[in-house]
Amino acid sequence: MRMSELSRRSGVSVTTIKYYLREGLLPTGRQTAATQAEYDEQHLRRLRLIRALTGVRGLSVSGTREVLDALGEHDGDTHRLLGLALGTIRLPADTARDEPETAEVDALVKELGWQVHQNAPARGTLAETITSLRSLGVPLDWHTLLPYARLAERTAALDLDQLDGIEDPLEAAERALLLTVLLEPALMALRRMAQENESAHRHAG
Amino acid sequence: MRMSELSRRSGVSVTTIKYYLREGLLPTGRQTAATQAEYDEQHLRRLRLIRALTGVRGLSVSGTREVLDALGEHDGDTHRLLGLALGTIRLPADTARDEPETAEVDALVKELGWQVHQNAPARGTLAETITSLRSLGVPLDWHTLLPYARLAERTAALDLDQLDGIEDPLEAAERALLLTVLLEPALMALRRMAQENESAHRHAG
DNA sequence: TAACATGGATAGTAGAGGTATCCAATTTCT
DNA sequence: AGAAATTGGATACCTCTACTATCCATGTTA
Repeated sequence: MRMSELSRRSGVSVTTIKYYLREGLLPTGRQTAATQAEYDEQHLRRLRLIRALTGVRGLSVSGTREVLDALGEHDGDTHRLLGLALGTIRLPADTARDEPETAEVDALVKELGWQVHQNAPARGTLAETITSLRSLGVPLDWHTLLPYARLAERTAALDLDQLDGIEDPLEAAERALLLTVLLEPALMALRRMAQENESAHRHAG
Repeated sequence: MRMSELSRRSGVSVTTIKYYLREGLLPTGRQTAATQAEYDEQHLRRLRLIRALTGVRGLSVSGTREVLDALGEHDGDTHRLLGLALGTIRLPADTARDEPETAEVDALVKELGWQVHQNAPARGTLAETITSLRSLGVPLDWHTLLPYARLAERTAALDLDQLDGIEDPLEAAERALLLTVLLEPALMALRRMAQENESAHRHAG
């Protein structure tokens, strides 16, 4: 299909598609002539993925590129994709270095008995959150986070269950990415609703 | 204290503090003369809160203002703050209207037996996530989300436990806000780490 | 009282995420 | 076949956000 058809079927304007091509989010089409190119269903799928990551999840264009690159470089080992490639997704928090609370995070991970890469960005996010909340007077330490971590364990188990039965490793990798990244706003939305409900129940009694 | 001291103690530049004053994120100081004003610990605390919301959580300035306004208007009823004020925090997803999947969300909430306001933005976020994932070929429905929702219930219970024993309602409200909003990146980080760990275990066997 | 600091107002800046325009090559219509 | 429309690529421009810099009249301090 041509770019205009790609635009029509994806709902993304031609100029924006050109922008994504420039930014390396979308691979170039197959050139059929000097000024003509052909796109296929893969491009359409990729475009929908881009819109989901930037729109629903609110990822930046550069963040989206990192995710998509990780998906492309993935070597057939879904475990590595989950552990490393998804680790490249920077949460908004992930700019600070030399967080003083890394010891706290180490203690938590040790207590949980988790195997987590030492350089995982998630560690930094966690450390920074602890620092922030403490500076605001919330007495948070790894003991407080432990029950949350146990629930996260069970959430992760659900996530991986969704990947069972997918035989194509590339498809499994993409599914893993979709579930990990796109489900985040949904899980937080569920938490909000659960808080409202729980709060109503506690105040009713 | 003067603005320069506020700046020094908060680590936020004087010009940025002026910007926050202009944007209505920070209340003005007590005027002591025509060109002189006095700030106190409340201002410092507010400033730290602003930096936590914009920095750690990645909230926009207008989003932060909405949150802070909700905190200010809160009438002593923490339940309402949790249910309504926190509902004003727009997740990045929250722009679309007329989502076709609201019926799906209604079914989920009904099955859970939750009391959730019909206009809660979280409903829209959830609906949009379902729509997005389906358009990408992930067969997601409310049955899939049910176990996630059960875990969200328990997370919410932990959240509300943290508020027990705080007698000052304003402090409880602020604590609720901090835990709900600032813990989000941390919970997602825990999920990432748990996924890595779970994936390692499943592939080892 | 001279030097410096302060608060408020206004204008400017950098980066993100697009959008508009131009152009030559190519396709479609008749 | 030839005119008209479309296409892909390059470049310039635009809008919004979150600051940042400068100016200035008024205060404070040595």
